[in-house]
Amino acid sequence: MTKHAKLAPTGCGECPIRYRAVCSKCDADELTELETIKYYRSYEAGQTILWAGDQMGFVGSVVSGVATLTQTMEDGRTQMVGLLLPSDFVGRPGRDSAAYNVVATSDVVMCCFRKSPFEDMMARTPHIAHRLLQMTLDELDAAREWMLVLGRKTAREKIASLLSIIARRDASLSLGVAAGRVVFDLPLTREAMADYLGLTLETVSRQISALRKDGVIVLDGKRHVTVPDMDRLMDEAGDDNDGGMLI
Amino acid sequence: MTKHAKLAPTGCGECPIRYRAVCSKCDADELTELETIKYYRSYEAGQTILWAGDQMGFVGSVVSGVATLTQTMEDGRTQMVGLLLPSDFVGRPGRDSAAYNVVATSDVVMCCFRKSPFEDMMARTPHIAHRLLQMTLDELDAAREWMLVLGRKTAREKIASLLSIIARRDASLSLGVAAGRVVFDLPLTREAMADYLGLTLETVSRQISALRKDGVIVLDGKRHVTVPDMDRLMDEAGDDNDGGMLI
DNA sequence: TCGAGGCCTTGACCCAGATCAATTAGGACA
DNA sequence: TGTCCTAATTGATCTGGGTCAAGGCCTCGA
Repeated sequence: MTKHAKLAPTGCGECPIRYRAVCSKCDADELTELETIKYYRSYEAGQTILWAGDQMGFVGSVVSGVATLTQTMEDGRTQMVGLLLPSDFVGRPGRDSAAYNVVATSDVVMCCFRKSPFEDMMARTPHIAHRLLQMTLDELDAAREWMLVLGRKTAREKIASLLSIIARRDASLSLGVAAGRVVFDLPLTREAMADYLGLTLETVSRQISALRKDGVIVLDGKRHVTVPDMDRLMDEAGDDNDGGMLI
Repeated sequence: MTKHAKLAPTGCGECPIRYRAVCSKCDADELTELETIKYYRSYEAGQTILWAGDQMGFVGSVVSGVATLTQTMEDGRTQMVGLLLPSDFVGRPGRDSAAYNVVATSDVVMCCFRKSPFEDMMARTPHIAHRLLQMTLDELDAAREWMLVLGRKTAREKIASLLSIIARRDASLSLGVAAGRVVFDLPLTREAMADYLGLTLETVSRQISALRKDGVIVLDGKRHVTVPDMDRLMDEAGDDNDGGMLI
């Protein structure tokens, strides 16, 4: 149960998501107030952070790791509806039960705020409310792009789309970029990718193999991916490739 | 070009969406200020309100009629990513070009606010910012439910889901409800439904016929629908039918 | 060193929904 | 009353991705 838990940041000053999370616009006083209602919490890979329908006593931000938001039908069909990366926000002010399952895909550290003090503070603090609006609008855009992927793309295009989303994100965090070449690790199992894309895991596996055979990606093991030519990958994804800049 | 345009409301006092739109929490003074930057505009059925990529000088609310938000790939595949009903908000503060095509599906009246004065006012007026956050969170929830439909439901379930969304909305506006019986007009062509659901129009047509043959719906003409048993329809949609109340 | 259990890959076959192609229904207008 | 036009239906056929099944390849623990 308790492995060596990743160290949580000790305060907002050293926080890795200080300038991207809900609190990014807060001034020193506001941060001080936030510190009084916040606490850190760690989850291991595979652990469920919240079950749909649960009462939730907190809202919060992902500090490190990756989590997923999923929806399930009675017969077990499941669809991922959100991919939570560091700085992403969990929970909805004004709602007290979780709408989706939230599952840690890797080890995750969350910065949690007790719900009702946070709501009070948000009502008084436009910096927080405004940033949350921005983030929610960004999520809505992402959800809409994803709807095009789910509704209209072929299996191969779906995989290429997912890879290019992950590649672009990692590139924006300035990991392995060099002359159009991008290197990253997949943070998802084949099954999770299938749930993301509305496919079966077999189809995911086949299409990844096909992209590898065609030289669009290079695999080292099952998770480590090199994209030799980002433009080629974007082409495969079927996206308007009109020079959408990294970042 | 100019048929007899539907009369726009003359002021916020008589506005049919006064208590549901972005302005719903505004007090009298705030409304007075809004009136100085707003104007009405009408569009005919079929007309494009905004093209993706266009500069947009306004944001605004749908007052009456139905419009769609769609995304298109170079080869013409299109996916609807939003269905705009009266009181829904169009445009994103802080962004100056449209991200999607916005098309009037029926005759539409919009209440438009000049963009930069609206942004200024929003920065000063928590009532507006807060309501916009609420509405955006609702849209995000709707988008996520839609993702489950697109990714994991069968064609028949997709159609049933769409019908029950429309039926529930109309029921909440208290049109023809009586003892589980709901009556409404489809605001979309078969093609628009296909774009909503990630299907072809032929499949839409076939599945509607199938639901009719099976007695799940009764059709009068091509657009007028009666649902004899709402629970039955919800079953067909594959949704958790644990008493989700109308509204 | 071996076995167990996850994860992943690959093959063979099948079917829901796409595609291609008529045909019909319902207005609008002359 | 016919004729044109667009939306919708229906049929025949094809195919991308699902389903079922059999291994392969790790890592971990004994």
